[in-house]
Amino acid sequence: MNGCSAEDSHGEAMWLASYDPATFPPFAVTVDMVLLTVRDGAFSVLLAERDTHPYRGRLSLPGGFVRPDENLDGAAHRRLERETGVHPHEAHVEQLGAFGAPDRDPRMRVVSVAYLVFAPDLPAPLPGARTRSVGWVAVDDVRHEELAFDHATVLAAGVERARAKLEYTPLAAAFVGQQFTVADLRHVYESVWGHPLDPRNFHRKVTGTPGFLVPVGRPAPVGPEGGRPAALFRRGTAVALRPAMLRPRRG
Amino acid sequence: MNGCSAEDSHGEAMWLASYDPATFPPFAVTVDMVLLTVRDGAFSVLLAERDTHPYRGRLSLPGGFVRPDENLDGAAHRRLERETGVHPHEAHVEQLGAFGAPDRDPRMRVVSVAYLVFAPDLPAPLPGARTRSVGWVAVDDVRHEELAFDHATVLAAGVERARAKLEYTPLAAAFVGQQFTVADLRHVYESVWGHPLDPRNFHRKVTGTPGFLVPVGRPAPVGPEGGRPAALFRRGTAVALRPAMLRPRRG
DNA sequence: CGAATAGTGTCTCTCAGACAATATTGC
DNA sequence: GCAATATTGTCTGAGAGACACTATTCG
Repeated sequence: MNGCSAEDSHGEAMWLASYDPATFPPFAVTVDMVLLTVRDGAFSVLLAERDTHPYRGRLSLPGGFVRPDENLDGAAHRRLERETGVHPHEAHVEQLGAFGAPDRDPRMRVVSVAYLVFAPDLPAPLPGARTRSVGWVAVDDVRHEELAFDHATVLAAGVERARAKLEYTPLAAAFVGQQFTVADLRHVYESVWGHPLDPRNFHRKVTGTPGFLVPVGRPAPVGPEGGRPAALFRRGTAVALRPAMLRPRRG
Repeated sequence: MNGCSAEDSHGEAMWLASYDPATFPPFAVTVDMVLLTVRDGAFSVLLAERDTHPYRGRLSLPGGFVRPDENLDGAAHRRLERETGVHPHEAHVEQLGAFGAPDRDPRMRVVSVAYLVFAPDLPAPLPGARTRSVGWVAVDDVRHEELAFDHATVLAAGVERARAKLEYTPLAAAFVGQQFTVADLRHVYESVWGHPLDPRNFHRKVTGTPGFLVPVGRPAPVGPEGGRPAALFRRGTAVALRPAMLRPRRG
């Protein structure tokens, strides 16, 4: 808004004038959620099948209208809880950006504020009262041309942001549970980046970064196929990784 | 948007129903510009004085309504050109994020999509037909509590993003002209970060990063207070700095 | 020549990447 | 013991930060 004089000097009469595009054109505002997790070693996104026009039968990111009295983050948190049952403080939620091409929704002018969520592996998506969830789909298996609206663009932005964030933040820990092993964390990196990492160098790096991991006094969990039990950690308080954990170079 | 069935299954009748908040609440959508440059060694932002209610007389980021037929980037580009006369391809323009607290504008429900612009030093802001521009203000001199709306929050986000982007992208070059010296570029980093950098290490770093700088065959420009003339460069094609140019650690 | 700025070389320390070696479990 | 995984240690090369030194201009 704002900073503009000729267009916005109408005061309260504005609501009544809102059908005149010369004064202030009305938009619908929605949130779309790029909900990411690592499931069975696959970096995955939550998609829903649309059961109404437009794009009926196509897959879409879960989303919905922002209510008149809630802020954008609030709408995202409400959606997150409704779609997955995850409380917002159990996951990492951040705004991804706004998408608002004039033709992105054939029915009306919509600006969608996309949110990016990193969640630990979840039992199963809630069959929402209103959305027919198809659940988690591996990011590499998503057929972008089959997504509704501009959700292919939104998803691509979210996936790239997630991959970048693992490099310079400790947010990989948002994909695992409260307590986890170094191997759990490494599997997150490997799944998200699609690259194997050296377990030994990885171990040295993450345990040597102050504030990334906090050892849990508790002894060791069991190994699935044998092997020495691993130590348990929980998330530390660091918000940035200095120096960064760089992705293996392409090629 | 979308992914929502019960709320959005209205089809074309929706426009006519838009006054009923239970179906889809209408929002005003605006763009706000965080226009940054380096002027006389000071990292500066373009601010305008508001001459209408609300926040009359307070400073604000330049901005305005998004038109019904333009996309968000288009609105930002239009604003940029109108406020500064800068053509969008002469500057770096990226979306910063959406801000939409219910009470951010007392007149109506507004979602603002903020844009971040890095521009070379400009002669002077255009005295816009509609905005009373006060022009460039050093970021360190901005009194955040005197900004209109939530623009203190928006500005802080833009400044921090700019500081971070200098680390891992070659975008510092967006703050200088087509041709520039290594010292010009160093002054950008020093002004934005507020830290002196070692000229010798800086030179080695930027000239050694492939794709950052392209030497211009042209000889050397003159020196203002003597000294050996510097070589001229133009921007290269790199989009990321690997490894990053890290900010000096705090402390 | 002296002042000022541009640019190169050198040294040290940190850290990433490769990979050997050791530790601890289940079978 | 053997297989499997966890964890530590060692070596090497890239690169950052500190800073001496050379190069080129103006006055």
